[in-house]
Amino acid sequence: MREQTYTVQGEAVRIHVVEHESDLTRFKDFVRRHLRGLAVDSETTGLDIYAPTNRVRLVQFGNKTDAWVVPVEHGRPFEEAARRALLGLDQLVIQNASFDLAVFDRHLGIPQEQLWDKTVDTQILAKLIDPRARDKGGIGTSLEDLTDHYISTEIAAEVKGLMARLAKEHKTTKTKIWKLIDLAHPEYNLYAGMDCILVARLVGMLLPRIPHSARDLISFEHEVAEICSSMARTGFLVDVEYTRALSSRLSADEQRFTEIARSFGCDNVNSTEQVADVLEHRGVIINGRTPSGKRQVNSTLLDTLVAQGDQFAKAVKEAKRARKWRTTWVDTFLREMDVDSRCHASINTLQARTGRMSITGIPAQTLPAGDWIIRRCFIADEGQLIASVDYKAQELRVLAALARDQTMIRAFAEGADLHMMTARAAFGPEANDKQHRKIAKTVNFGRVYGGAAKMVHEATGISMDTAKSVVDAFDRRYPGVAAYSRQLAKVAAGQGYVTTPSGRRLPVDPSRSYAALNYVVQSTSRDVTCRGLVKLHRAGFTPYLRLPIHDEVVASLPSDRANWGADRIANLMAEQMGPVLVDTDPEVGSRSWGSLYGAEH
DNA sequence: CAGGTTAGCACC
DNA sequence: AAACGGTGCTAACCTG
Repeated sequence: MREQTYTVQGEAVRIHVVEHESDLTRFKDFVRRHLRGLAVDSETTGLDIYAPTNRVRLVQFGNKTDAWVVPVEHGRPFEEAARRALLGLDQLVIQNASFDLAVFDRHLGIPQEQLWDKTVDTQILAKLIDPRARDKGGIGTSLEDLTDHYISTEIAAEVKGLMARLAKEHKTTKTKIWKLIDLAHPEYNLYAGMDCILVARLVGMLLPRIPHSARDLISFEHEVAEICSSMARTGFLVDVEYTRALSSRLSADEQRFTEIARSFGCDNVNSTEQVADVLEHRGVIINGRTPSGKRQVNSTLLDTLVAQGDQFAKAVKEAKRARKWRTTWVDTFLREMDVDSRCHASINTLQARTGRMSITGIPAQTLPAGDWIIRRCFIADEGQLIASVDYKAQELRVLAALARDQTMIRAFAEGADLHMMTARAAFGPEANDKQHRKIAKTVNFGRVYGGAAKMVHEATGISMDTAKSVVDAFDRRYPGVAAYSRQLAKVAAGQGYVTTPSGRRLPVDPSRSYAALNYVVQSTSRDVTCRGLVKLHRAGFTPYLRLPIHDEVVASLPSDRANWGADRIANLMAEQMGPVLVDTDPEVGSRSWGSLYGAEH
């Protein structure tokens, strides 16, 4: 038994480090005296909790003044004491609970479902107060940021620097120190114990600061986090044979095109500088400049050259593409998958300032949509088929409902082609060719993003004058949208934030109040998808869900009931928003995800 | 040389 | 009057 003391907000706090089995008696006494709730944290060998070598090392429990550090790595009795404490407590307060509950599930055998109901996640609370990261002008939502803002700048800096310093002392990196550090190292134990003490202090400060409008979101967001944690735990099955073959094929492609680029005098196709040098040497005039003033060589330029038959530009494009696809996706899947060939995404349910999710591990939100070869890596479970249900034009329907724009509402009710409708408003009743529709589509989405004529001009290549008239036509055709945008911008400029129908408060930079419309539309769309997830969860579909991707849910469904399941999922997800039905579209493929994008199986 | 920044590109 | 919203990942490059 060892006791370390420290001072927080002028108050002495104690870290009790369990050393021997006999120390557990006092630990259990502490837990018994605080059954109503404690802050909890864990330390593992690394963030890759599904890797075969990953282990949990410490589990910590604490209140505002005392933390107990339990060295579960030392074996059974310690592990058992931590397990009993987790199961016995009435409430757990955890910073980023998704991680620790996954650790307890995987390493201590406590199903997440048993703990989520009694968990309060301080990160969720913090995001309902200010969803922005620190570098985006907000308070930030990491424990370090929250400590800095609500408790003490010094302690935040000290705790942050602590593990970095230990890493340096051990001549290793910040990612590797977690498994190398001695379990009883006093500073490591201080770091571990302080987490709980800080979290225990934060929860009481965060709760009263949550806007009244957002109070119902507290339980909602905890449920969304639970559902996504469950999906992450299930993981997505990888077709290993296909994925390995694809990796080799991409390697070969990269090598072939790299050789061609080299024959033109370019050693490194990934160096924009080198590529620019070779292009200029070949007589290409590069007009574009990056924000820092360097010559810009992007896909627009390269595509133009490829269209003119430039073999060097083609080689650069192909070599870069093959490498990116292999390293960003294919090899990541092979590296990240567990012993059962499953990849576990990490889903941050409240990542963006609008509340949008982010998915890492499987970078599901950025997989190529125009080609099936990457998605073909993921397959349904044995005896199952891949299904996908997405919302039809989700953001535009949400916009129509929020802005109460009568033209848009009618268009969706009648099943009209909204892009065509904008095209006719801009180019007259005879507008019907693909080009007009494409321009109209750009304007429809662009206006939601806050873009103006310049954006349309740059994105479509039409003249600035035509772009202006198309944008004007949009604003005249959908007067409700223009009025709603003005109203939101005014509110944002006045109070610095807007509030969504769900009660979420979204800060808006005063110099960019035009962005308020997009924030509300994007955030409300996200809420629609998440309400859909909650309905699916309550109907028992969670074990079949694989990934949520913005306006879409991907599932693996038993073959004999796949069509029934996809229809049921679609019905549950669809939501009536006032006069607008935010409708859904079910799709059932074959075994692989790629089958929904044109792959054969 | 770890860690941060920039540029490019993948998505909704 | 004009204003393109939100992400993640890799490689190259820069810095302390």
